[in-house]
Amino acid sequence: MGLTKTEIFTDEQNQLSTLLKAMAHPARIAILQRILVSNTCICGDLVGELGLAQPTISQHLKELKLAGIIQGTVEGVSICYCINPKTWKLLQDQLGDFFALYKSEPTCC
Amino acid sequence: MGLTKTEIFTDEQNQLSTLLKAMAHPARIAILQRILVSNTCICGDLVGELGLAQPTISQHLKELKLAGIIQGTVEGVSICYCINPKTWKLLQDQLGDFFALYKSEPTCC
DNA sequence: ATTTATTATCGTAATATTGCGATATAAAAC
DNA sequence: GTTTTATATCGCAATATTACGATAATAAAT
Repeated sequence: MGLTKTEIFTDEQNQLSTLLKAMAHPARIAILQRILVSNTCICGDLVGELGLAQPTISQHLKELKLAGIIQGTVEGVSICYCINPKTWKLLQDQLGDFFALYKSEPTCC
Repeated sequence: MGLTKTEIFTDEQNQLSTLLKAMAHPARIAILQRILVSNTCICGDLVGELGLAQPTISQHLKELKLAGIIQGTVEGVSICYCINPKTWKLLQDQLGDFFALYKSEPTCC
């Protein structure tokens, strides 16, 4: 095995877990924070700022892009990565639904 | 390799990514939804409801517990798992901070 | 004490992730 | 056309994850 049984779960459950998985790495959190803060992003900057090699960062960006969380457009020599507003809203909504299920402190344990 | 370079990142980045990682599986999303909805949870119920074997579910519960997202108390023969309010609030706050960084549609791409 | 019911752990196979050096690609600068 | 600059891809080694059968552990019920 070693592969998730996605067919057992709902599309929403699979989608949310895929998005969370894409974010579930400190480097990718850092990259997203960087993009969010500066509303623009170039991969080269990250290579200097985070302590990871260029191929590693490129790979993390690729994963975020594959999940649809960021999008990249060619900008001369470099590439401008930024948030994909559609996916970002989707994620925010799905997390909102998820957290809305919580009704304060549980009474059982 | 194959292991994350946590020492490069801030405690917050590591903590958030750890929590997200614990949630980043459709089975664990489903388990959490089930716990959130019914405010109580017994592992046995899940074995019937999700289409996964008992050891697999037990392992997923263990991971959620290890991350501090749920807590379990012995309840006779079975175990009552429920949300850990402290961690839940922490996660909610950290995600709140994270999403607060986003300033509507980006203007660059 | 033995059976029954519920959850946990062990061991293992298949697959995925992380990180990086080496190398490729692409476009601007000279 | 060659060099420079920026990013992507390949290939690999180390480690992690996913799933489950077999088995252990625990506590109530008989």
